[in-house]
Amino acid sequence: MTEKEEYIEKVGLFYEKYGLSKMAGRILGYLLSSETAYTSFENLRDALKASKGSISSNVNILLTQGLIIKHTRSGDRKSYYKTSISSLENILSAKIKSITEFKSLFKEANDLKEEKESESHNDIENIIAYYTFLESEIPNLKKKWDSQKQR
Amino acid sequence: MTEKEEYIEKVGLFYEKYGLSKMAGRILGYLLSSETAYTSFENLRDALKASKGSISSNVNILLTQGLIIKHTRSGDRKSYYKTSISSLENILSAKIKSITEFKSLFKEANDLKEEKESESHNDIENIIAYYTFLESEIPNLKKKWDSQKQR
DNA sequence: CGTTTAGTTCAGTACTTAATGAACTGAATT
DNA sequence: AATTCAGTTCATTAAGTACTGAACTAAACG
Repeated sequence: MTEKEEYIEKVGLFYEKYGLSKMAGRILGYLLSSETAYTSFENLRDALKASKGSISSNVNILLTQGLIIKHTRSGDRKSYYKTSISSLENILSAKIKSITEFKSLFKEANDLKEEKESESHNDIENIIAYYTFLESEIPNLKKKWDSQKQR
Repeated sequence: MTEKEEYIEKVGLFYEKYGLSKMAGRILGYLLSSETAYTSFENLRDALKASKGSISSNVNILLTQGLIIKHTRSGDRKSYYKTSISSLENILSAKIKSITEFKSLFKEANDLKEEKESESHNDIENIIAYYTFLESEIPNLKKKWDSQKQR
């Protein structure tokens, strides 16, 4: 197993751990470590030794998630793919989205409670406030980074 | 299905989506929406209509992840559980940890590349720098929140 | 316009993961 | 010391998910 193949497998397992399919992770790993700008469908199939069906469905999962970009040109029936740099930059924003979901679950729990002055009610109220604060602060971080990079 | 049961199921599905088991999510949902401070094992079993084995293993998963706390007292063989407020407050930090993992995968991809001056190499270099910046900034947010709360 | 080629869809299968239920451990009760 | 009860462990079963391969669709080629 080459170093690159080991790397691809590692990204596969990383992805699997986070609830996505291993094959989707492998594709991402291949594209991340690829020297060439664009990689063809056929290329992925050969490199990852997977069926057309599996490549097809997993490429489409990655496209839906915005993690990769598809490129085509007229006069060529093949499709080419590469990682989407901007989406990789926005992974944190995606994480924040899950915090928003968490926050609304907490809110809902508190709304269900009869006793609004209980200790647990107040504790959760506190966490909701903290997450609201975080949500308002995260965009500022991105701004700070962009201006810092400008210079 | 009562409102509370619907809520518990929703947390279960949320958890499943994020790669944990549905039952673990249900337990967390039950504890989050519980009026009482502590909930017994038996109570969970009755409310969630699950086997002892399933409750046992899922409670232990949540304990390992630090999302819930176990409480016992001598002279009582039962165990009681409640959500861990501090760990819920630290969910963002946990998310950041996954960003660190992502960053090291990017680093590794770039290290594997022969051509260090390519466009994709520079793009990923950029993202690594951004994530490094984020990691250094996140702790400041927590500090800012704590001092803001103090007043 | 028939053939070739690229990618999709989907049924079948293999694999993985979670839940059950029963046997077991160990602590509390009598 | 024997019994009862709370929770764990683990083999079996059930459910869910991903991969393959073959049939299909659609676009390019000659």
